[in-house]
Amino acid sequence: MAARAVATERPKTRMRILAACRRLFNERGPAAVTTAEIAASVGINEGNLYYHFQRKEQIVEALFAEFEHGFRDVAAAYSPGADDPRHYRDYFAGWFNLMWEWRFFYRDGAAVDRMAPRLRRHLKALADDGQAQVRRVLHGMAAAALIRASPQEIEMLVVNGWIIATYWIDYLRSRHGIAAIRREHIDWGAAQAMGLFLPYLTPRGRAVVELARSATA
Amino acid sequence: MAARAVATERPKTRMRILAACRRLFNERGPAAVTTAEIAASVGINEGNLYYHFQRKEQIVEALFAEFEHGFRDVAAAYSPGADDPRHYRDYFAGWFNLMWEWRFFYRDGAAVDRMAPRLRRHLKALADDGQAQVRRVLHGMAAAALIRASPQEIEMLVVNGWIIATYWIDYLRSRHGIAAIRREHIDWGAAQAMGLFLPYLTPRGRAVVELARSATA
DNA sequence: GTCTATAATGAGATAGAC
DNA sequence: GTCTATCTCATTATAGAC
Repeated sequence: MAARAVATERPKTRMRILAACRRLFNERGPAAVTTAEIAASVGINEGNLYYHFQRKEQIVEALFAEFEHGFRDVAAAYSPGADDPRHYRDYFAGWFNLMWEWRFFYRDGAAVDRMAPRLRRHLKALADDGQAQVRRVLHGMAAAALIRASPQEIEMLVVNGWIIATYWIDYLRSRHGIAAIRREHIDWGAAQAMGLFLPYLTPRGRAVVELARSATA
Repeated sequence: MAARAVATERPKTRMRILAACRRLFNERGPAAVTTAEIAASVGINEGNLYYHFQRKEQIVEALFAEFEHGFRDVAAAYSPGADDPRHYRDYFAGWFNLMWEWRFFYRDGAAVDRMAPRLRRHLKALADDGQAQVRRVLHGMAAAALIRASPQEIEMLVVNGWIIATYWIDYLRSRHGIAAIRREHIDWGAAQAMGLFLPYLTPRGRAVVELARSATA
């Protein structure tokens, strides 16, 4: 959300290009959007586009840098030791919001990988951090008596929860033919992921689910 | 597995093309494999390739037809009313085998969709049938006292299990950087999906998990 | 059925004027 | 920074000889 102007940088067109690409990529995936289309969408000439980004790959990399910032912000939103169910609800909602804002990275992972192979190690590092963070949060929920689960069970929940959240958007496309993702579809995914935790919730923990269900975000 | 020669059909080259494409697509995705590469891989000329398939899209469609047969075979392997844990183990292993043999359809869903849009409704119909079948199987397991779960809980398990199974391969790529999928990775996925059921298993049901773990397939 | 051309396309990318 | 014009190139696809 913040402007995030990097030092000497000030060009407005560059930002408009990135904003347009994020929108277009989220709609149809980076592989299906041509540079001509991007330029037209921004209202500039294709040559001008190549002044700002010499390779299409660089656009993807620049967008990834933004995504990375958002990712780390979401991960950092957890307060260790928290025992208010609302805190956990907000934390998980943060992940689904991020997923919504950068859904092409989730839905078109294979295409992104082919297009910008240098991102692979960054993506992996990001997933490492994010998953470690979710693991800490689940242990925190166990400590706060919101869930009752062994370390092995928590490990299973981390991985399965990660997969459900990550691929929910593509699941909607392939299973329900939903191409235009709306906010309600993301909320639906959050509820589906919650299902994983149901058998492990303590009475206090059920409050997290109830709060999430009644949230209007 | 069966020859599946369709009536008047007998050309060997066509089959070699399809076999090569299945291998290449599984390795790197249909979008990243060119017709020149396919022809070279088969050991024929590119013009000859276009004699057999006028459009690349038709190759994908022909492969999908094979996949569809395999899919329905797997779905049909369930014996209603079975209460032998081994039957359920074999049934679920069948799904993961199919996933292994046709992994590009799972991993590159978006690319397949762009390349052969006519497949969309077929894919959806297939997923409808498959999921309905898995639902029946879970109800069967409940009836056989292998799991104890309400209809709502079964519904959650069907969807979450479907997602874990479907996207396991891409998860390995994005999370662990595994590009070359091997059989052991598929077994790992099956074990991960099993984690979903753990809280719902009856003592008898645990035998399914134990059997799956000790299976060498 | 298979080959040797070669056409047709369309995408990414560059040069240089303004 | 932005534009016009052009290039390169990979890829799909076709025509026609053998």
